[in-house]
Amino acid sequence: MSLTPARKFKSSRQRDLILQILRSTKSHPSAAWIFEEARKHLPSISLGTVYRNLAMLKEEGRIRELSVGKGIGLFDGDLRNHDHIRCLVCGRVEDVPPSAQSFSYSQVEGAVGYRVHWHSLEYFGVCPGCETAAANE
Amino acid sequence: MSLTPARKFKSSRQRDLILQILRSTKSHPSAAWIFEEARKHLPSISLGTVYRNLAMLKEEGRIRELSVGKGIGLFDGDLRNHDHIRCLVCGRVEDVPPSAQSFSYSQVEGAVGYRVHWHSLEYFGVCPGCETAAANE
DNA sequence: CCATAAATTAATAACGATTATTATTTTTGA
DNA sequence: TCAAAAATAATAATCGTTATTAATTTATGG
Ligand SMILES: [Mn+2]
Ligand SMILES: [Mn+2]
Ligand SMILES: [Zn+2]
Ligand SMILES: [Zn+2]
Repeated sequence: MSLTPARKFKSSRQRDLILQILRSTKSHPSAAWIFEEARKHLPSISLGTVYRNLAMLKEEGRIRELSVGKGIGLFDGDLRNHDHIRCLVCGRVEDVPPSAQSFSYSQVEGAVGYRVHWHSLEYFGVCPGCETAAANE
Repeated sequence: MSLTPARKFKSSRQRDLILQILRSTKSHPSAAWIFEEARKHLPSISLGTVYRNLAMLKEEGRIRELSVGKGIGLFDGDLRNHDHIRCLVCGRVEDVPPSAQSFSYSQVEGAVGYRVHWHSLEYFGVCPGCETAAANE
């Protein structure tokens, strides 16, 4: 999965807190949101520390960063295999059960010559709330 | 596909050129790269104009913007249905023939309640060049 | 054609998310 | 307990992108 040999990190109160926050939500928060949550418990924490620790946790494979869209970075504490859908109107991101069919990496490898490590499947649509709002407009 | 009613744009030399540049490459260039190409033909063009026209062309559905990764915006003049793969080492993006399997939007809609409009499938791996370089290191 | 209104442009400033810098504090392990 | 290494808070810097505005270009219809 990772392309570089493992690094060993010193533990820190800040990183433990960030991981706990990410694990305790079903949403896919941004660094700014995590920062606001974190300072409720560690008022002196800084935004730079949040970014740095998110990168470390990602490197350790303890969290994931979504590759949905081109906007701000969104993080996911749920390591189970699943896909995502984003609402084109309000931007909300939700989990989607992983697609049943298996992806043929070897077929892709044969077609393009790359060694395939993983894939990302994202859906784009309109959430129930925005669908209703559009109907009532 | 689009969620807002069509707008009508006045034509412009700049937008025609940008579209031509995008159609004449098999790569997936950034706004900055397109800007450099464009100023070879229209030396007075500005980067802001490139960004604005890329947004317009996207809105018209005459080009696509990749949703690969969270980095800078990459554009694609090829409207045919296809997927993409990105090299985890050098960042190169290439086309992948569309996956044979059909995605069941109705199944996703049933699971999450969203109305699904489209999806994006991206692979991540290592390109032949980087694979060779790693072997020789 | 020409006049007029509307859209587009070039130049540049502003913005926002992220990363880098640095002096200080915390962690680790001998 | 102590010194080296790593992490932190504060803050500056970076970078891709968007907004602003006066000047230019385009559409159109008389
Ligand atoms: Mn998720
Ligand atoms: Mn493509
Ligand atoms: Zn919505
Ligand atoms: Zn490569």
